[in-house]
Parts: sequence; structure tokens; C-alpha cells
Amino acid sequence: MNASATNSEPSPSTPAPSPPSTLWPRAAEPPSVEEARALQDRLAPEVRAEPLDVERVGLVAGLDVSYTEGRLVAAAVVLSARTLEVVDSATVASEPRFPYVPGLFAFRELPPLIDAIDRLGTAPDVFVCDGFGLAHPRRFGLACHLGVLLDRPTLGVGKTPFVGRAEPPAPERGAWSPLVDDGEVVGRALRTRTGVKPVYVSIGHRVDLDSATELVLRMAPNYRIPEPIRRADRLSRDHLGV
DNA sequence: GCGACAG
DNA sequence: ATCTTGTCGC
Repeated sequence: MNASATNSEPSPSTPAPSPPSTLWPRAAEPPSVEEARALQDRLAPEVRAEPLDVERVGLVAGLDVSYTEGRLVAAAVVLSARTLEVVDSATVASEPRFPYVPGLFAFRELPPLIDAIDRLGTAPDVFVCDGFGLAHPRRFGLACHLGVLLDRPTLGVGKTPFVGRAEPPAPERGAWSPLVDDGEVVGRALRTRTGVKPVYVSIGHRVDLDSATELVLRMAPNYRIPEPIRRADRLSRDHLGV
């Protein structure tokens, strides 16, 4: 549609290249910090919140990345939503190609995570990310980015607050309070274990906050961190040799 | 301008 | 993320 919207140097005889930043992370070069923020602003309107029938979710994927001196291992672990048993998994070893910059987490972890997901032999119904989705300065955290990229349901689970504020939920498991940023509800502080500090849930794409909350609670019957993420964390760490 | 800042 | 021991509590 907007074929002339991209400003680039005149290229005399080169076939029109597709817009590189739009295709990221398939693009060869990582974007600059400025380009990365602009890309988030451009893609944020694509995010859709819609109800997800949690009863009918069969497979849930957990994603995480572990690091050690210039190396990283990304892991994707697929669990049966009903039994929480691992039915599939994949890892990929690589090197960080983008620094850790708060707000640009996806540009660091998405490339290896995509690779790991590509190596799966199953098609998960939902992807659970270690981090945030809508609860992000530009409303486009890692979980949103992955969801829009795959056009699949995604959600984020963070261990510490990033943006917004939430009252402490009641101490019982299942209790939650809205996570509000700039007058907007961007997620929930959710108690997955009675008497233990909450996790922070936000939608990524193609789920709504109620569905996300229900799913996270279901995936975390015994520990604070949802089982898919726990397994991905362990797998990536083991594969790294730490 | 200063501090805060997912993992 | 990672660097790190013991310790309080169910």
C-alpha cells in the first residue's frame, strides 16, 4: 500500500527490496535503538485482545533464554495444558546481537526464540513469554511482538514490575489487582501461591486479560512461576551448562 | 535535569 | 540475565 513511505537512498538498478524493519527479525541487520522504538510504535496497533477458550487449550509453550559470557541458549518447551507434562521441546545456542535495553527486550530475545520455536515438532495453542506484553512503555513488549509476528495467542508473565503500579493482591492464591500505567489497565498482579509475592500478567496478542489470568493460574498449580516458563528456564540453563 | 528501568 | 550461603518456614 504505502510503497513510497520508506525513505531510502536512491538505488539505481536494485530490485525494490522489501521494507527491512517491518520484516524484522528476519532482516539481516539488527535495528538501531531509534528504529527499534519506531518499529514498536508502528506494530503496537496490530495487537488484538480477544477471549480465548481456556478449556479448549491443548498445548502451551513456555519460552526463556539463559546467558553466560557472550553466549545464550533459547528454549521452547511445549506442555499439555491438561496434565502439564512436557510433550515437546527445542533449544538453540547463539550469541546476543542486541544489548539489553529496557523496553527493547524483544530485539534481544526474539531472534533466538523464533529459531527455537521453528525447531518444534508441534504447534502450540498459546505461547507464554518470560516478560511483558501490553505492560510496556509503548504497549508492545516481547509477548506482543511475538504474537503479532506469529499471529498466534501469546501472553507475558513478569517477575518484577516494569511499568505501572498495582495494589498488593489479597494473600490467597488466585487473588489479583489491576496493573495500571498512565491511567490504563495494562495487566494484573496475580497471586499464584498463597502468601507469596505475585507475578505480573499482561496480554501479548489474541487473548484477553481474563483468559490470560485463568491460563496462568492453571499453569501454576504448585509454584509461583507458571510451569511452561519454569521448564523453559531449566532447559535453557541446563543446555548452557550453568 | 535526575532517577527508574522486563531479562 | 548473572554473581552467591545460609536460613526461615510449610
